[in-house]
Amino acid sequence: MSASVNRIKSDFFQQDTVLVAQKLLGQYLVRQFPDGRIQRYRITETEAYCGIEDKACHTNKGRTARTEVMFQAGGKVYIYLIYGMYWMLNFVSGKADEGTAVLIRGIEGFNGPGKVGRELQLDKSFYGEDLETSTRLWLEEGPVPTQMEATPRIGIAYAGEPWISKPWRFCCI
DNA sequence: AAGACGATCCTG
DNA sequence: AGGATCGTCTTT
Repeated sequence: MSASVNRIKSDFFQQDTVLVAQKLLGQYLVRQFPDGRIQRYRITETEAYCGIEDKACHTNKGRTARTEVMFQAGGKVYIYLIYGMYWMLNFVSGKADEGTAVLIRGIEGFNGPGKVGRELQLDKSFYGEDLETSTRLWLEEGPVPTQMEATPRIGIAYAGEPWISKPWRFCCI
């Protein structure tokens, strides 16, 4: 019952993006809702978006208002609305100016990035949230999963080869 | 100013 | 297979 919790700090996110995506599996994504309720969800599925060279990565199109936070050092939230309906939760990774991030595609009980955003009641106000200091969204160390698998990423056919084939989606088995 | 479209999900 | 639904980026 230590009062200080094993919150994951910024330096964790500032590692190589693929490594961060892998190591996020099994960790607790913690949300404090507006009513004060705190809920912990283990991360079950992630995808690495590897910077300006990666045609599937949003920073490939350049530095814009939307992608600005992705060019900061790892440890911030990158969130955006897709299909007018779903908030996609990402954690900025790597060093400043790399333009990399990890998409959270699944948490225990909720598979699919749209469902993650909905369950956690996320919105644009989380853009740029600092995961090391936030009181409403952060990560805590969880048990390392026994097995994981790597597959190509979902929904990025437009990116073409070789990006479409990179095994940068990671799931707990 | 207008148009195109997306790292999705649900229904039929 | 197709519709929901809107912010962002591109084109005019």
